Amino acid sequence: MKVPSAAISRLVTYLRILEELEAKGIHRTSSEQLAEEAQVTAFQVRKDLSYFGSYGTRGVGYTVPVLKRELRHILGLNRKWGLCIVGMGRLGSALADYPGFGESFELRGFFDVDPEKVGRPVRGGVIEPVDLLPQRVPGRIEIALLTVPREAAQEAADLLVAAGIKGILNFAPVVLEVPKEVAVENVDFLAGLTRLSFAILNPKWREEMMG
Amino acid sequence: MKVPSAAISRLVTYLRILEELEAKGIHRTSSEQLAEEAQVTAFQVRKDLSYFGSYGTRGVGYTVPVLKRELRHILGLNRKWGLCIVGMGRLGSALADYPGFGESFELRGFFDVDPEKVGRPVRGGVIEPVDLLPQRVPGRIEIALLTVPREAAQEAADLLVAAGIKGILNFAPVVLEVPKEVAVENVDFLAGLTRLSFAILNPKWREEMMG
DNA sequence: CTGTGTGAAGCGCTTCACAGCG
DNA sequence: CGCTGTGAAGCGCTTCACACAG
Repeated sequence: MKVPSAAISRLVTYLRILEELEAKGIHRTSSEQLAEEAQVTAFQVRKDLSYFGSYGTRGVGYTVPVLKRELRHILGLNRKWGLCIVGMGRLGSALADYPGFGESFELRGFFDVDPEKVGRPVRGGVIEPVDLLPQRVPGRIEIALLTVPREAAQEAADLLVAAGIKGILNFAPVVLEVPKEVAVENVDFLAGLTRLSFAILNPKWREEMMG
Repeated sequence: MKVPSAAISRLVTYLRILEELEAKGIHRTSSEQLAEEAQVTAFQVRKDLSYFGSYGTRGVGYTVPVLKRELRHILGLNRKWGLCIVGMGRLGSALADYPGFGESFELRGFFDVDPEKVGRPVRGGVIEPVDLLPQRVPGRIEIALLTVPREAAQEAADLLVAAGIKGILNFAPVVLEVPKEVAVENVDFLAGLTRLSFAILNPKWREEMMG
């Protein structure tokens, strides 16, 4: 069966909702309730889950902790993943301070080319030169947060790929070229801003979009 | 004609590529070249553009400055948009320092509920209490960067909507409820991280995704 | 009788082949 | 003759209706 990749990102949302329900002490839920919280249809929720298995009880619904565990399993969040930050400028430093990576992700490396920055302590470690990537990545770090300037992004990505990285969260406004085994997700702020097209798009075309 | 919203985000990429070409002194380009840089097909490039008009010359290609101007026009980037940051924690402060908003976006407001933070100067202004949103937004601020904790996000969004905001870049891991006229784009880090599903997804399902 | 799980229909985005214009 | 612009085909995601299990 072919799984739509959009379904995966919705799974993440469902998982978050389940965690909120659990925190509220709610033990049982339904596709209807999950749908409302996630702002999708109940059909969509059930279909998304059905790609991976049957986790509910007909006539009853879903047990919150059970579905939560299954989703964590599916999403690969039942283990710890190592992260590193490449580029310790403003954004990289802010991310190093970010407390919200959760229990499935751990910052394990901080890299920069600038000798001025190398050696500086950051929360959870010390900034190291990018030359050390090949020693630091294998077996320890799976995902990189790439927060270097646009011009340096492709070169840094090449280093990461050579070091054996599995995925890159790219904050730079470029389309990176990497082997297809390496996953890249673009999270550029400006791209995000302009994805707010409904708000800023030339009015001449706005209604055609909305239609 | 109905415009796929995915086409819009690609337009942003094409625009960035055109700016790079212009910086390199290249005056003429083709759907082929744009496609290669954007990592899509030339068919896709031409179709995306065709939703909005005809900007090239058959048998020749596209003139870089012309297409650039047209794309800026379509995307509504030929004017200045006012931004504000709501929630001046680590992420909000990092964004306030972010130099890359370009000429179409200008930070015009910084808000927080914490009286400790109110009054503190930041690059380009001073932190104000959220109560002032209704006075500050109308006619000056169209888009908000929402960087408050998850629990506070919906309430802050309600304030912004009441103040007349047009779009919200939501950095909190929640699905916001807003009127449909207000555009919301979710840019939560963890959502981004887990969108790297190809890298972390349970191997049991990975190949079904890739297929 | 209730709410899940799913094959099939519907629909929108992408791909394509080629018409059209310079 | 070259490259754009586009109607139509192809394909994948979403929606739906209903069978089915509890």
